[in-house]
Amino acid sequence: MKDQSGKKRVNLRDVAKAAGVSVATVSRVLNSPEAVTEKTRVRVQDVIDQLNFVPSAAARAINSGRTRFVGALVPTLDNAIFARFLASLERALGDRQLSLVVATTNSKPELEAEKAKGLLDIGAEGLIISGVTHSDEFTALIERTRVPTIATSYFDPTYALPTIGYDNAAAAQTALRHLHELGHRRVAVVHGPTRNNDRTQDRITGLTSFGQGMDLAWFEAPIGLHGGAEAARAVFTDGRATDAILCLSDVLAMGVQFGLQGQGIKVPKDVSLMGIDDLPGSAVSVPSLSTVHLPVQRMGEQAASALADWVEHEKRPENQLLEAHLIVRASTVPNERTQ
Amino acid sequence: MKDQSGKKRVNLRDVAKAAGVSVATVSRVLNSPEAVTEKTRVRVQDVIDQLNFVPSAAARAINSGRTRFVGALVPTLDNAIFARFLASLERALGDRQLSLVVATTNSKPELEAEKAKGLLDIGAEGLIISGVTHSDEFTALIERTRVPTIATSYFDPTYALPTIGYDNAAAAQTALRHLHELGHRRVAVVHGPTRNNDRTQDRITGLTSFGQGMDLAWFEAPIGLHGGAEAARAVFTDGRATDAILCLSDVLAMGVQFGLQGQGIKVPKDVSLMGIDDLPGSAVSVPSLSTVHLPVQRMGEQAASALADWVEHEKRPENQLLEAHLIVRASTVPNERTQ
DNA sequence: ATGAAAGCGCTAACAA
DNA sequence: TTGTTAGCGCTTTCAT
Repeated sequence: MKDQSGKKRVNLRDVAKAAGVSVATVSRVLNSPEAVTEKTRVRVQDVIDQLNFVPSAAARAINSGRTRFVGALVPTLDNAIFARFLASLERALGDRQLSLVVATTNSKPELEAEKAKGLLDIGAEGLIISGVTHSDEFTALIERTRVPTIATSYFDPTYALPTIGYDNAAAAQTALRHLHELGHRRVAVVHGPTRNNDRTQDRITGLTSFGQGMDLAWFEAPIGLHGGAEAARAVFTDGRATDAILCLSDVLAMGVQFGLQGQGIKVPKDVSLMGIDDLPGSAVSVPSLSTVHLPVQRMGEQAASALADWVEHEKRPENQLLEAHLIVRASTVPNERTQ
Repeated sequence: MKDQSGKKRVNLRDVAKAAGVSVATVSRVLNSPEAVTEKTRVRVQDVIDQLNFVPSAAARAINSGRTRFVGALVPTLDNAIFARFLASLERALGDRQLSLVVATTNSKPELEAEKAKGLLDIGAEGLIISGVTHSDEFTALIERTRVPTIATSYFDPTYALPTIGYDNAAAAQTALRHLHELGHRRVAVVHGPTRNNDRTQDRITGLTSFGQGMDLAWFEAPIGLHGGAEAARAVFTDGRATDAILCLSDVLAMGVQFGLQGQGIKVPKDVSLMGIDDLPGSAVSVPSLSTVHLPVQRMGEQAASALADWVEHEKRPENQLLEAHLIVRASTVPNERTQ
């Protein structure tokens, strides 16, 4: 005996009827079982199982005002760093019975605003976004709807929304300091597009204000192995001497590594190379990549629990600064000239 | 002015009142504008814009039975091949006004069943899954609920559910044939876990039945650069001669490449290397990776439109075989011994 | 072309 | 503890 084929979905009333109780009682065993006698609770639960009853989320939402899902707006899924963040976020939200709807923005503010509106229209109870630079339209939307929204990958206690992330400028400086300590002075910095990307901008600012007599040259490239490989070529075609290459993301660094290999330039013998992110693959590449670890996994967990609290208990979360730390591997060595 | 701050969301009744019409009329301008006089339609629409009214998705769902979202169950987000698929899927679904809820299963059938149930409970109108091997519980769930479900990354017209994907066995054979034609006979095959992964199993079967006097040795490794690097070590520690290494996924191949570099073994001079997937990075690695292109982007588009049609017009889609094709790059060269 | 009114499946007062 | 009942915001007959 399965359930009635051909007929429509079982509802509360069906269960109530079959169990010989009122709909309210059924609703109770669902939402506050402690308010129901052990005896009836068991009986009703039996019927529920029997009939394979599943409460309609829509009907629930319409009454409780809760849809139990939140949206995440990320620039892309094509960068492993976001994929890792989302995986962790999804897991942590799931623990709190929240679903995750993912939307990608391609780092386009208009697209972000549009997708955010779409998410809100379909009932997202909260939003996770990247960084603090957004279109006016988007900002107005968040302000107007007052939807719980957390900005990630960025830390800025002065921002209008709570931020949970790391200090991008400091992370970049950590990397540069490492190179400085190794005696490198002439550093090529390879970074992704700065337009609409405050994380990258911040890292650049951090580098610029580092001082210490560093001689920096800048190269912008599209994020991805390909972009990195191109950049590697650019670095060594303008004929300038370079002690080290600092990539503002690990994918870029791996791309640069490939680009250098293609030119017969050896890392770390001819040039030191480092990244920022610490992707799983970075430890495996040859040579293994020195980098700055960005705690995206923890960021996912923290953002999930903060957003859940906000959504459920109206508890606006505190800003959270997550520590990024240096990871020294094989791609960076002391500068021989300065030994 | 903006909308009323402090008060709750604007609803149909508010609009009706403000426009001096009935709620039915407002509903009409929303859902069948042609059934309303130009004049009233304009007036109502004005009020809607003015009040910034957005129909409640939940209330809509409760009436129409449509939630306008579907779920995708993927093994992981950590493999770029799935991230690419999802990105394409999300885009294509968005074009059809459908949202995407992503759930990861870690290739665990129990988790898949659990998450699928969760998705259905919250109202998913359709499901995208990977492969055709699933737990009985999952299968029963799909059968019972009759929820439109499409299996991807796999092609099998005999399967109970429509499949949209490629022929994994053939793809693997395409790769092996390429190696064979280059004169390689002793081939080490590096693959991911076969447990609960029919795509991998199929590829292995394809290889096994290839014949042609190929001498195959098998190495299982966890998917990822790290797994590949480990496998590279294993391949050359058992002292057996190897002409080429065939990896059943590109990440594994790149990992192997790193592993070989670590051992001072040169690709393609000492050994040819090839993958399957064709990730964006595969063209950039040094040497660039010969592989078999898997059309995941098109798969995302096709799956999206097929699922949308099924969900909206009850049109069960046909099975679709997408072509995988060989991409020859620098990592494979003729076997010198057999020249 | 428009409106009145009956639900959709559920939750939450309020009563008993 | 349990039941009755009034909505939630919308769609959809059925009248007019």
